[in-house]
Amino acid sequence: MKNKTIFLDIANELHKRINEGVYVTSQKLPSEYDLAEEFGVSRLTIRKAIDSLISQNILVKEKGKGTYVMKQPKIASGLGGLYGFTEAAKRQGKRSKTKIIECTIADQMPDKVKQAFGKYADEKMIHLVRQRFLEDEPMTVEDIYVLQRYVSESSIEQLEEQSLFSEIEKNIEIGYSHQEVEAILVTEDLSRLLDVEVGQPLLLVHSLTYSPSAKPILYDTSFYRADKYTFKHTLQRKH
Amino acid sequence: MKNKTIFLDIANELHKRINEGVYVTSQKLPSEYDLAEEFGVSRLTIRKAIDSLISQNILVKEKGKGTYVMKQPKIASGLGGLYGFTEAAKRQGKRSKTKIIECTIADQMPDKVKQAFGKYADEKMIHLVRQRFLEDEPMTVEDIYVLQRYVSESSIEQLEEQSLFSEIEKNIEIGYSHQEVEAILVTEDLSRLLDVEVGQPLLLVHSLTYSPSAKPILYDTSFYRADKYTFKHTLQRKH
DNA sequence: GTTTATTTGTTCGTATGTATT
DNA sequence: AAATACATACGAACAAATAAA
Repeated sequence: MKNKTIFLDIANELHKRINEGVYVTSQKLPSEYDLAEEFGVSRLTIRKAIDSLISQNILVKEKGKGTYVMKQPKIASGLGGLYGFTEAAKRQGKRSKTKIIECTIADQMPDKVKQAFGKYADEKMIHLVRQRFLEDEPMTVEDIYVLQRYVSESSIEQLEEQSLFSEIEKNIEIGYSHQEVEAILVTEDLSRLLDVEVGQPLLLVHSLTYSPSAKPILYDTSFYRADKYTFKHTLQRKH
Repeated sequence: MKNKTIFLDIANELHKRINEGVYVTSQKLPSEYDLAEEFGVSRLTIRKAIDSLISQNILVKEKGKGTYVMKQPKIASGLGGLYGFTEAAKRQGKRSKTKIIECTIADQMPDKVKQAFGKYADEKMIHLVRQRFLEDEPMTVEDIYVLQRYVSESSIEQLEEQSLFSEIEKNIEIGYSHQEVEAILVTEDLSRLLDVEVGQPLLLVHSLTYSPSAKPILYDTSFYRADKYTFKHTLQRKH
């Protein structure tokens, strides 16, 4: 499974080495010159590979010193990157299950969603409400609006089994996602769907997912059980 | 205020033009070749300038077509990076205030903190509890353990006025921070400090802040009013 | 304390590939 | 089919920060 581009091949190889423990946390990587020689490419190509890993918070560089493996947060729950529920579950070796509560062509949608999609708001969209289970426990309820053009007919039928992200990526590459996390109290409806007592807190996450060229793909409003889920991420200091 | 680097100068100039309306939303910019000629630099330099604006979600590129100005509603608030409370407030043009509740040499600390600092856990640490106000409203309560070596004596006295981050950065550069966000219910103690009724939800954020070379600097457990605060961030899709 | 070697940061020029129009 | 525009890649050089001699 080779990429067309050398620098991505190298980024993958470096990433593999990090996961395999060849390069350990906080360890210095070989210098850019050494890596260039080892892979038989120019230094700029190595730099692009490293840049790609830095943007994924896997490496850190320090001018005059070297490139280091970033200390990774322990993965317990939560998302260590942009993954769908199914993918995140698989990475933790857990069984996930999905129950579709609603799946219709959206004839209208909240203003917040319309605003998010901008000029694409008039296109046909699928409104999807799903209940997600981890090890047979209800974990989250998703309310998703996704542009129909990115989801084929056959995909829709498989949404109880397949990852929505992987279905979408058959049609368009997923680039990034703006997320907003807040804390709310569980409502009556959600109390039933998530098996949580009224009065307990929930994590509410709004997210708008884009292609690499900033085309909006889907708007997701998800409710997570606060007792089972936390969100992990890494912020970079900007200077 | 000139930068040392050409590509940042150019990025700033392009950004200025966008703000001034020279390049309008959704308009195509001159090609990389044309810009290179105009600024009298190589195409690579233009690409670096454009990359920098893309990482700030200001521009978008499409292969074979061109570079476009991204439509920018850009809602206020939220963290576009790793900032302390004081800095984030300043960026929003709001008044912040700080009340120190505790400031001692820590003789013991929670296991979670010890574990986070690893081999540095035996060094002297300062335990700091602060109440933070925005426009005179209590917003968050912080519980911080910071390695004493990174905070000078004089700094400690100024913690009601100065940003902790900027004090620390006189001694060591801040690199990045692993954060974990969860939702909890307000306790009696916090109810008073945050002026929130019992039974309401709070955002609880644990964060461990590192130097660029992955040395742990401080461990922060912060409680945020859910009605006043949300967390915004951007996740990149990994391939 | 100064010099030297190492390592990342920036920039140039050039060439070729790939997607769009 | 041709022109345009971004994507990738190479080689080379010098600057700037760091660490070691």
